[in-house]
Amino acid sequence: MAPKHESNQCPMESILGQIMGPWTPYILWLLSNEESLRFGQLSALIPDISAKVLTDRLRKLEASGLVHRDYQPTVPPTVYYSLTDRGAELHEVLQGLNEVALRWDAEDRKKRLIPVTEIIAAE
Amino acid sequence: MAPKHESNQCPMESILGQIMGPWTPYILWLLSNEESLRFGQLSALIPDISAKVLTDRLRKLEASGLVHRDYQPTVPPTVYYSLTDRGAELHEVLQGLNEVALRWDAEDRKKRLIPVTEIIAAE
DNA sequence: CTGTATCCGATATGATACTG
DNA sequence: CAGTATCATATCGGATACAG
Repeated sequence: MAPKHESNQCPMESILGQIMGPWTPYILWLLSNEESLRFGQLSALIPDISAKVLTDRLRKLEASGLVHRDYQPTVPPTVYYSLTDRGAELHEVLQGLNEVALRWDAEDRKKRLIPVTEIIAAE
Repeated sequence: MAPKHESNQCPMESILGQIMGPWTPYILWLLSNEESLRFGQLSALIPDISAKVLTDRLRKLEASGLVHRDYQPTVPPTVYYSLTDRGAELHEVLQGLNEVALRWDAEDRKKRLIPVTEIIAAE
């Protein structure tokens, strides 16, 4: 499958292409709080995600080396997901985004404006 | 239009929802280098983007307060786009992502691996 | 010049059912 | 438990034509 666009001299877009899917930053955040999480735990922590999409996200994160998948062929099988070093580093960088998001939100609410984090939802 | 997902306790996803579209980080980067850019200039600097998508991105960035649109009702009209303070701040934060992307890329190439920034393109 | 309107195909997501 | 398969739907991006 070819990407929707290429070669625009913007390396960060490649990274964003990997974290950009819905739920992905949240998955990274959840994994950053635990040594590891099993598929079912992630599924329970993100009630609105379907198994298919959760699988897609995890496979993509695994392919890009951000998440490690530890498959234990027990019966029934148990699978543990954890952040790789890169995954942890990416999560650290994303904290800057989170702080900005929270601060803007607070500013907007103080001014009784629609918070920037809700603008998309309000479209 | 409703968003694809909501309310997952992850503020940064709201921000990412705004910068996540293809081209958007690049647009922010272009605007960060200039006082302002006109629609046609942006269009020329991003040859592969269609007018429709460029308009969509700019409208979204404007709605979220990241970009300022200065419409001059001359004949023909001239429109200048520039970063707001928030847009500039977001761009700063994104530089961290860019640096990580470039470093990982260099590491992967040294090891003769497929660079992480090309994994999506290789799918 | 700076867009808008429209149609269309590609892609992504969601729901459901099913399996090793 | 941890997914996969399938189908239906929704959204997105691209191309073209056109307008104030």
